[in-house]
Amino acid sequence: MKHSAGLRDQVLSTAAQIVASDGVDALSMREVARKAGVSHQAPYHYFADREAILAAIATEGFEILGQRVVAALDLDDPTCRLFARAYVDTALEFPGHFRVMFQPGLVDMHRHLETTAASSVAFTALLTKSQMVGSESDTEDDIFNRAISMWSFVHGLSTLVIDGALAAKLPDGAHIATYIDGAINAFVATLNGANLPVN
Amino acid sequence: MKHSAGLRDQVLSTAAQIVASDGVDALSMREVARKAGVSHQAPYHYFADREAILAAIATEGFEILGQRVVAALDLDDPTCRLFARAYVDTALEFPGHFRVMFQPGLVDMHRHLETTAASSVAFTALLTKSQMVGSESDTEDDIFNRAISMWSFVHGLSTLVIDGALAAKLPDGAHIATYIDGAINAFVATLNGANLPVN
DNA sequence: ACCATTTTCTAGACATTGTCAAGTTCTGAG
DNA sequence: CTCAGAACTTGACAATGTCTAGAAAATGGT
Repeated sequence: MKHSAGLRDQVLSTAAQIVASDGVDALSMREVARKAGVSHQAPYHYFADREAILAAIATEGFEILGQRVVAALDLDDPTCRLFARAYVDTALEFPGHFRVMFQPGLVDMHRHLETTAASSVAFTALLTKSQMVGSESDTEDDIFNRAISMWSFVHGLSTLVIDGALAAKLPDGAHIATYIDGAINAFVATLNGANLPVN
Repeated sequence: MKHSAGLRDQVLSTAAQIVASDGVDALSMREVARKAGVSHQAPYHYFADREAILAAIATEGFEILGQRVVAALDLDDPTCRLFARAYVDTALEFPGHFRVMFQPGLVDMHRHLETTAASSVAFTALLTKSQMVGSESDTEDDIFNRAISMWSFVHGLSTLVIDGALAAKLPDGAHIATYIDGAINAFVATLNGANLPVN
């Protein structure tokens, strides 16, 4: 409709909306063009192909995630609970973006370096947090392993919630938010407790 | 080629192979029919639609995962390390199945109850393990929350490895298996340590 | 003001896909 | 042998990604 105000942004936002509401498979070039009121080829002027749109959405998502977790670094958060929440909450707030960011085969990171770059901000913050939560005697590997552990946890939880796999296993009528909190508490409590007496 | 030996199995195994090697998007009815040497409509005699094939793959995957984690319950595994490995190893061994099992929008669980049923075996084993690793004073919620925490971790780690997101963050030339072990150790060590002094 | 160039978008075409509808061949029970 | 159902083929249709050609609109130098 509003060609004037940048068709690129039009396309991008309607694409993100489609992905969020109807899933990534529902995103078609022609549909987004239709919703934007332009010809089916107009988006191609800004995006080389379907993957380029997805890459742009992923980049946007990584930028948002990066901001959130970096902001969480400044909080008084010795247990990592707020850090974990920042990750999970972002995923829940932008499920469409999140899926595009991490669903395999959608975006070839080798061909979309700007997406990779955007993702590294969040990962660096993760490493920083892992260091903050550890002890001074931690080796690089300790820090790295704990970072991966943390990442696996928050990422897995986000995934399970977004995909509905967790909700499917919950008692009837249960608040899912309660269980998210519970799982995060169960996880972060351990991070503080025993510090990696490996094996 | 071998119509004789059950086209249904033919279709299913070639479909699983396509998903494993080229991703779920590469799976098309016509391609699998072509690879099986039959007409493009032949698979429809055994599978109502594309989703039905995916549901069958997911069911198969959940059955395998269920077997593995149930078997892991019998091991001497106080730290949960072997249990976690059973989950992650299965995911790495059957990445195609795993993706189909958990990628949203592929299989509508409400319409494929046999898939849901197959998935519940693994989940029950998870709850059992969560109980085994805890203390006697644990409430149901404690057990449930820890189960979700464990699930989130192994699921997230599996996802990150399968999708290549973890490998992308690793130092050059690093063994990814080492880091998988490290992350699992980092996680399970904590499960044994502090037992949920929540916040 | 004019015209050329670049940007922005449209139109048409093609191969590929999922799936419906209708046919064909095979197979085994009576 | 017959013939009903299973197992499969053939043909068609709409939708999609993307290629190629173009049209129209903005832009800018003279």
